[in-house]
Amino acid sequence: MAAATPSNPPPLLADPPPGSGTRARIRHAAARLFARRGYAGTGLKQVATDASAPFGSIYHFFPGGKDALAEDMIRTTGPQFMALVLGLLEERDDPVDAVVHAFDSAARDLVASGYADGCPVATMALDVVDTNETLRGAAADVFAEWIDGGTAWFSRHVSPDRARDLASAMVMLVEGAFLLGRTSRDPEPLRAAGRSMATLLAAAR
Amino acid sequence: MAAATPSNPPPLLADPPPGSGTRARIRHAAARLFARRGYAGTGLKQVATDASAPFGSIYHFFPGGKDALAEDMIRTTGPQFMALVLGLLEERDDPVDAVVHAFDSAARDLVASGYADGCPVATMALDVVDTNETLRGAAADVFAEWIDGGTAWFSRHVSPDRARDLASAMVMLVEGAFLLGRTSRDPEPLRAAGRSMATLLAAAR
DNA sequence: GTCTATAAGGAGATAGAC
DNA sequence: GTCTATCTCCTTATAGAC
Repeated sequence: MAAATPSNPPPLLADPPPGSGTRARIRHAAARLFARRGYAGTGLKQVATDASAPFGSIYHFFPGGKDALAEDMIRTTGPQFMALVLGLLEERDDPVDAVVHAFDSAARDLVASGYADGCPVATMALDVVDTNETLRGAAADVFAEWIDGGTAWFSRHVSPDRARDLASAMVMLVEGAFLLGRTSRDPEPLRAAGRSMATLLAAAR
Repeated sequence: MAAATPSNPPPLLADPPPGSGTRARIRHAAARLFARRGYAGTGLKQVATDASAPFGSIYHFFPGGKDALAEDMIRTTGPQFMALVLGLLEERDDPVDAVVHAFDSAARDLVASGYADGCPVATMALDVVDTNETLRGAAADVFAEWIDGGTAWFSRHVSPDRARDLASAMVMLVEGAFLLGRTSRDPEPLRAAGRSMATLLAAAR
């Protein structure tokens, strides 16, 4: 069954719907800033400003402060991103077509965001891996779930042990491609990653 | 020709040789902290402390301040890392063996550093890509050189157009594997990346 | 040249008015 | 609950003693 999801899902970090509550606006602004600038590079004052919320409201809704807000963002946007990718994969019947389509779609979204929005957790993960054990663990949980989810998807087309290596490769290629694409302001790495992923999948069948 | 380089090159961010000058110690401490904690997450006070140097010496040797120091680190450690990888690739005659060997060696180094040292520029690149155009450009230059260097190496074994996709895939897999490996404190992503890279190279020959 | 003290500003966090 | 003012600490950067 293909095309189970709409072919133009909203970007993960688009503006929040008008009329959203203060808490929702704070979460949205925080997700965007943390994803783009990392943990240390994001100031709570900026979060409040972007959310059009008073500074104190952050501590009203997130008594744990910056750490609690960041962990919430990692654990929320991580699964959202996986759902988005799995949705894209369902839009094509042939698995090789599906993989290439997902990477091409990611390339378009990256350009559309002005090369700002790639992986919602990678920037924060690298930022905190050496200094914040709680947030490192949260990011590790997210990546593990992605690989499990990817393994399940690839298992529909190849043997389980091969499926796991394919899922790992897919996550790594996505992350590497977002890093190169954002840094070079070029969508080509994502398309190249899609071609490589298609080759790997074809070789495993 | 194989084994052109020693089989145990010193880690990129090992301690500086005793008797190093103040400038060298500052550059070394900065390279390590920027690589591990990113740009915003690294304080110049910490750099001075780690370098056993007075705070003011940073501005004596780097009048441009934090930005100048960070750009120097990106442009210095980037080529060093490529040289290290190319050296590892020369230690095996068969190209598929060489690729697997390089990833296995990277996996060992990652574990040996306590999962602290992966790519010397990726953390900073993601940290600054949205906020500092100069440093973003420096990181983009480094990645472009890596892909050019990798394309030249793969061109010894496959056609030029295929060599470029292989080089891109290698950089992306390395970066993704370092991200997953550091975050999960697990060397397995680097080994999985090596297996995928071997598959891609074999498929391209 | 090496090093210290301080300036000026921004950070996270809190207290309390409304 | 919403919002403001402030507290304390830490940052980059500089001035100037030695």
